[in-house]
Amino acid sequence: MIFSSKAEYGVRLMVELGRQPPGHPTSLKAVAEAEGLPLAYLEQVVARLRKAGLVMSARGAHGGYWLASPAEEISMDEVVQALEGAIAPMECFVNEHTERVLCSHEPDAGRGCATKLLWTRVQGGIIRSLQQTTLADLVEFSRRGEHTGSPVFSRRGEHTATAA
Amino acid sequence: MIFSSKAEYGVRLMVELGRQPPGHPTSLKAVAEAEGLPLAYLEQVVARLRKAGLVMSARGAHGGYWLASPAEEISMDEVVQALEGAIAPMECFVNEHTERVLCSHEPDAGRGCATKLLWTRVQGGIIRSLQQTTLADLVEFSRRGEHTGSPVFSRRGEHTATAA
DNA sequence: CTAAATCCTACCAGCGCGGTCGGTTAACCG
DNA sequence: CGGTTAACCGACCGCGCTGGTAGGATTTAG
Repeated sequence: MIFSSKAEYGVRLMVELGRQPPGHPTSLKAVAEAEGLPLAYLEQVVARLRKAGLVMSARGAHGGYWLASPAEEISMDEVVQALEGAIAPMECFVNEHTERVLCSHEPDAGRGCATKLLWTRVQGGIIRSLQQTTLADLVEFSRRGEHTGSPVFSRRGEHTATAA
Repeated sequence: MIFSSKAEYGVRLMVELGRQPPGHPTSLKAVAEAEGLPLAYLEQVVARLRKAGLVMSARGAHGGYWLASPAEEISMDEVVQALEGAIAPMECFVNEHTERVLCSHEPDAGRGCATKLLWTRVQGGIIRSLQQTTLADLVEFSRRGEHTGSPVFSRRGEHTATAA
């Protein structure tokens, strides 16, 4: 699996918050029951979203969480990044290396990793997909859930410039 | 990390085979030494590639492995698939579901997983990236690196330009 | 004050990953 | 033939991460 359940739960949480009318907070308990997820674990998940500034919170009775921005302005790139950490296809990619990565197995002979070319393309593909989807897309999708599976796929023109 | 080191090692192995002149097999030992990888582990990795029909083998003295097809005809999609199994962003995606996935946490209320829309897009992004890259691309990339005699990443990670 | 909620830290079982080991079979070479 | 090389196979194993729990401390509405 590419993404862990942190991402799954976190995205669901965000969608759930996006479905709520603005103005009052939603408690984690309500979300946990609606989605059938363990409350205690959700706490850890939402903490990441909060630290990333994607949701805001109020403590105490009648407290809860709400989106820090309108769903239209939240790219799923930010959400997944907050939940999973940096999108890195491979070890070499973890930190924003300035230059000269040397991914441990790299031979000190002339050439560098040829694989890096591949992982770079894949990383680009993933990030583009995430950036092109907003939370509002998912909220809308969840609203007309019981309809026939309409072709919701690439709503932004076409396959973009993914280098054919 | 999105891909395990199986993918890393396997892709390197394929590149190494692609660099060899055709006609005679290359032993795993040679590959292991060239790339600095554990031989015993490489055996497991190459077994997957063989079972997928991407490489062929000859046993006995002077045996070894070679590409089953010309590098130009091998899409990295096939390679990664053979090494990592199906490209599935999430549990729900593991098997070729006809319809109605019901990913365990899916609420039996009206709507289906909104997250599925997201994971589908991501999966598409990954697979497209992989399909658009052939083994020959990587082989050529690795050759460019050694001809100049200088590191491949000479221009501040600008190699993404070659990716497009 | 009390209940409801966020917040925080520590802890734990299971499992997949990366890797090793020992052995068997097959082919070439002298 | 007999030795050597190298593919093939399956069992095993430590470690770290994932998914999840436990228990408490803090904040706030009523």
